[in-house]
Amino acid sequence: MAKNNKPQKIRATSVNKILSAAQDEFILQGYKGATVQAIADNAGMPKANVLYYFKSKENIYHAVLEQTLNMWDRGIGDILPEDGPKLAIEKFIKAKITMSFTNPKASKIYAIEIIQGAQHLQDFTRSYLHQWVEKKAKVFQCWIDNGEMPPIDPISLIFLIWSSTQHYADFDNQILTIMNRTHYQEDDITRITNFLTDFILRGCGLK
Amino acid sequence: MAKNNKPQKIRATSVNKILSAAQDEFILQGYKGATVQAIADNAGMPKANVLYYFKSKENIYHAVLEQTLNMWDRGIGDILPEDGPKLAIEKFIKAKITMSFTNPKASKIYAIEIIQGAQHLQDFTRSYLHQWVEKKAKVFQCWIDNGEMPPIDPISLIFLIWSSTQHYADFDNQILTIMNRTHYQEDDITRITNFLTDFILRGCGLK
DNA sequence: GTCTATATGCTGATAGAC
DNA sequence: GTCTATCAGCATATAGAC
Repeated sequence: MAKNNKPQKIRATSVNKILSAAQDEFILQGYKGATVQAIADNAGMPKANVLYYFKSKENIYHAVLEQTLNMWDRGIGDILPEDGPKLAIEKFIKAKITMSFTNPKASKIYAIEIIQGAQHLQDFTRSYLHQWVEKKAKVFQCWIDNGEMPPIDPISLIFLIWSSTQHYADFDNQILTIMNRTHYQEDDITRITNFLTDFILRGCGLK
Repeated sequence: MAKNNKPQKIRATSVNKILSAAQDEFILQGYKGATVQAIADNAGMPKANVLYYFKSKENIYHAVLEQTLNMWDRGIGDILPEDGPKLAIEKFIKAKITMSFTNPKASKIYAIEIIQGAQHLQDFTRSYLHQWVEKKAKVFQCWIDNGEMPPIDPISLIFLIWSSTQHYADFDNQILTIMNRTHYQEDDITRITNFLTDFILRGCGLK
């Protein structure tokens, strides 16, 4: 039992259990469909405790979203001018794929939010994401102007890399069914990484 | 007023209004979050009428899904052996993009269903979709064996084409925000079609 | 911190007048 | 076919004993 743990420790443990359970419920049932009772059951504690730590269901959801965006931020990788186009694209693809396979749930929560109109995170796309894409597009444009890569529309390229990598997280159910599997294996991850890296570099005329 | 129309006509009109309103609601609010009242309001009729045509909310949802899958089926295009790899891929990309831009709502309903675990359409991926991919992968394999195209993993290629085209429907909110727009324009559609076609053919080593 | 009991509001669905 | 009134059930959230 955790009776003699520091209060802070109990709180942190409970909060993590709740957030993990809530993430699962929000993915499977949607915001409205997820009930505080179900979250509490999955977290292994009474409903009242859940509402003690987060005073409302909406607060729980916001906490899950915040966690997701932090993950997104850490996992998105970066596109550095000094890397040059080939290495930068390789790194970017690898970062996105790693995130898709290590934390598919974050990708799903994010995808559902955007598809449903980004009702809870308009600020994020409106400012942060917009700036991120603009900044990175400029890096690509420099490489193109310097003749380091052929003239590929940077924004379309970024969208293609996002979509083709995130697909393996968001649609894992469909992909696994089609491939007659229950889970991804280590093999799959390296195979898919190699495929996408080769394919996209070739598409960019860098191979 | 529609008083002297044939009964069949009234029914068909009402059913269509309901399905259209329901599609919007299910996308924005999810299955549980969508209320029969809201669907009725959007369809411009009393709640009781909605439940007169579809005896339950679940029936409405199934009708929306069925409509979506029919759209998917008609819009997926085909990959014909006689077309050869280059033309077949061009046609396939064009079909998927056309569907993404003419009916983004169908793509979204489908995406949410799959992301949430395909709870309402397991049969579809388990049998139909599985067979479709397997059949088309064999066509690609033939072309590869005949030396008509380089050895590109067909299944990974199909996933890449699906994801990169559907992305423009499912994530339209994000994309439009990043591009500082409110709607796609004709320009965008041809530009994106050209980009993806060129890029993917080059990725396949066919250009 | 934990848990039981309950207030309050909204939902899907039905009955029945018109 | 259309619409009003209403029921029964379940959800969030809170109050208060332990």
